[in-house]
Amino acid sequence: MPEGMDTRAGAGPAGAGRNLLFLREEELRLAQDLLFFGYRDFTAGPDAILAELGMGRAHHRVLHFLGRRPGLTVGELLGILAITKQSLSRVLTPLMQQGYVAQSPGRADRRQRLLALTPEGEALERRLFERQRETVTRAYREAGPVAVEGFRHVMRGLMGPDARKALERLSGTDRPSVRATPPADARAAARPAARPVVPGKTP
Amino acid sequence: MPEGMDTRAGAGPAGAGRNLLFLREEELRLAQDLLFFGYRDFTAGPDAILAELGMGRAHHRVLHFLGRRPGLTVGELLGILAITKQSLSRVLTPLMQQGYVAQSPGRADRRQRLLALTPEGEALERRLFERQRETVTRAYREAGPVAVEGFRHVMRGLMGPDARKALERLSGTDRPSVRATPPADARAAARPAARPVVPGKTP
DNA sequence: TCATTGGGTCAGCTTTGTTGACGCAATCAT
DNA sequence: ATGATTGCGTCAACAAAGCTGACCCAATGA
Repeated sequence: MPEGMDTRAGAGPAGAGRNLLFLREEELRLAQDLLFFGYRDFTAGPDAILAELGMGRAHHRVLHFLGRRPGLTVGELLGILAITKQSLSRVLTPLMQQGYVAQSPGRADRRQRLLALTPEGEALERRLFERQRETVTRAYREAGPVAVEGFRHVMRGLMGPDARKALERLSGTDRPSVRATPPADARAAARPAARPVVPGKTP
Repeated sequence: MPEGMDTRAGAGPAGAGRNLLFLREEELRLAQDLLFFGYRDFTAGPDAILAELGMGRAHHRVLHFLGRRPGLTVGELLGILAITKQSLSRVLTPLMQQGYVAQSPGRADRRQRLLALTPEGEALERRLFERQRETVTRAYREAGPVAVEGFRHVMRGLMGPDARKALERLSGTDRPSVRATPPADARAAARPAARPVVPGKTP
């Protein structure tokens, strides 16, 4: 992995070992930069739209995940976002009051609330998505399919076990809103995450 | 690969072209997920350390960029972070008071403040870096050199022109803390960015 | 029947961003 | 040399989105 990839920074004075060490470190610092700038600009588009509507990034996340998985319960959503009930509430309640998100009682367990986008919610989510799509599509096209594959691989690698599981459930093949195998282990897996495992602050 | 995955909310019926379209969309939505989870876990490590010290992510960013480019002026730093003077101030002032960052008057222009890490600042930045290094190194190793190259390419592609320029200046070949070609065009380029071009909120 | 679970809510605190308005010193242009 | 501009600092007030702790209700399930 070391040799070819680099070319980076001139490194200046150096013995061989020093150089290797330096290159690796520079590589990692570059990764930090890339994630900072990249993520920032990735979110900039939707942020602008949201601001006009008096919403923020947190609203977008809810819309996004409900768009991906209509029928998520409140608890599952909490597990995905890894925030507290109260934090979610402050964003979810307005979204429901303004008619972007609708609730329905769970069929298996009537304590649960199944969340889904209303047509207005879908429209807004769509709009935010399209804006972000421009950014990502451009990046993907500039980079090419092989790079995209690599990008995915690395991003997945940055994630901890919980996030990987959450991602699996989100992008898994079993598309149905309320999956065929709904509670069995899915609930068991989601439950511990309800009180976020990683206390994480997430810009 | 097409048929199983659909079921999407409104999607409903589908012809061939529709399906292609869907695949692209699923790819992009996956990218959104990856960036959300990936970035979150990427920052989780340092966040934990910082919390113990009563600091936040904003402090880390300052330490990081000063670590990369000792001798940055306040204005340049503002341009990189794309936040307001006041926001930076609230984080920079404590960092100086607690002895992590030192100022020195600019030599060419004595109005400027050249910022640099003190030894304590370097130590802290190092600690944060090492923590993050674990995360990134693991991801890089799991993914392999080709993927890393792709990752970089895509991340760069997500960035707007301003961020690309900032990144160039940061990772550029001219390593010296206070570069040999300091003011000439560097200042000219940095200046317009001083009042952030993108109003951006940046988690 | 009664403890547990899923969900909601009140109240208060923190971090990190934002505006707007000034003040001071150094630089630059007329 | 004077006056405008620029680089930096600071006061004040506000907003978004996290957090904790304390309670409450209704549905489940042992």
